[in-house]
Amino acid sequence: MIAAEDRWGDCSADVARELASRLNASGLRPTRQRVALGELLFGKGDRHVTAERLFEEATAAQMPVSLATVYNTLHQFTAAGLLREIAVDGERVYFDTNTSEHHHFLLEDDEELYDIPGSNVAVANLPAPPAGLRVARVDVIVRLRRDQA
Amino acid sequence: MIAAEDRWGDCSADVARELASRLNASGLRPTRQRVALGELLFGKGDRHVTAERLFEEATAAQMPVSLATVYNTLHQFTAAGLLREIAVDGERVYFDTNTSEHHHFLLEDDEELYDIPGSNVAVANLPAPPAGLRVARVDVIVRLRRDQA
DNA sequence: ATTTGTGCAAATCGTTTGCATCTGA
DNA sequence: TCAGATGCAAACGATTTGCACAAAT
Repeated sequence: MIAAEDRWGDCSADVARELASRLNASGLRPTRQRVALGELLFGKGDRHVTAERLFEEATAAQMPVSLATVYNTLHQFTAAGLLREIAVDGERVYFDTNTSEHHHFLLEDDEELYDIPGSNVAVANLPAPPAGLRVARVDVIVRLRRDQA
Repeated sequence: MIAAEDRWGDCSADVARELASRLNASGLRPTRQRVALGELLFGKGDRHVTAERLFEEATAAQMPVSLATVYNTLHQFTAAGLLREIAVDGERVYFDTNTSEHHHFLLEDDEELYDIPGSNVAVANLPAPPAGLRVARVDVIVRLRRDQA
């Protein structure tokens, strides 16, 4: 169900190569900042980042990028199918490096998102959409709270 | 599954009475603006409103309320269990007058929310939450797009 | 009389945009 | 070369906040 070939490995050379070809395919030049951000995003497994956090990471990693470019890049990557956008609350938007069909745990206390493991979660008894409409996507967010005990 | 007695009827006298008692129960004074907003919200079946839209409605209906009060009221009602908050995209927050367990269709084209009818929609194969955490709520949003045909 | 709520306008926060400057093919 | 990218700072839209005034109990 989850396409393994759709993810990024751990080898950063592979990451860079794959990224460059994906960017080219979308008509996006593999510029310094796009490649740098791509490495942060895809360099170490699945991630859920906000623009602000990615910006901090880039800055900390001596990759000078402007916040505007981080936003641009995240949106361009999303349009290119490299990222998936997730709105969890009215505040911030998360970008998920795992673009395959899957759902999320939201840790309400620290506003952190996690993929739901063993991704065979399914939505049952979904009525057919009204005429003229098709299902674009189904988002399931399981909100978790600390056990008060 | 859906508790019918948990909703508001059509009779505005009942609505007002019920609202007043619910407000009292939450330690909220039934002020002019809270009652007025409550009537708009609960007067005609289940609704999904944004603060901005409710503000416009109140203004149009000759109920002078400030936007700040609309926000305050929506949050207080939510805390009192009269409303449920739904974040659908990173932009706006919707408040749902139906507080029972149910899920939503999101019409992406016009950013409108609808309850999924025949609400026996269920999420299957959900793994147990990590230790120390409990499921606070499960949100399912089915994104619908116009059929391109 | 005291407490609680309201309204306004200014402040905040995440995000976007305009525009001059740079850069990669 | 020159379309396309970047960076900065100003603009934005939704939401919140501070504080003086008004209304409920």
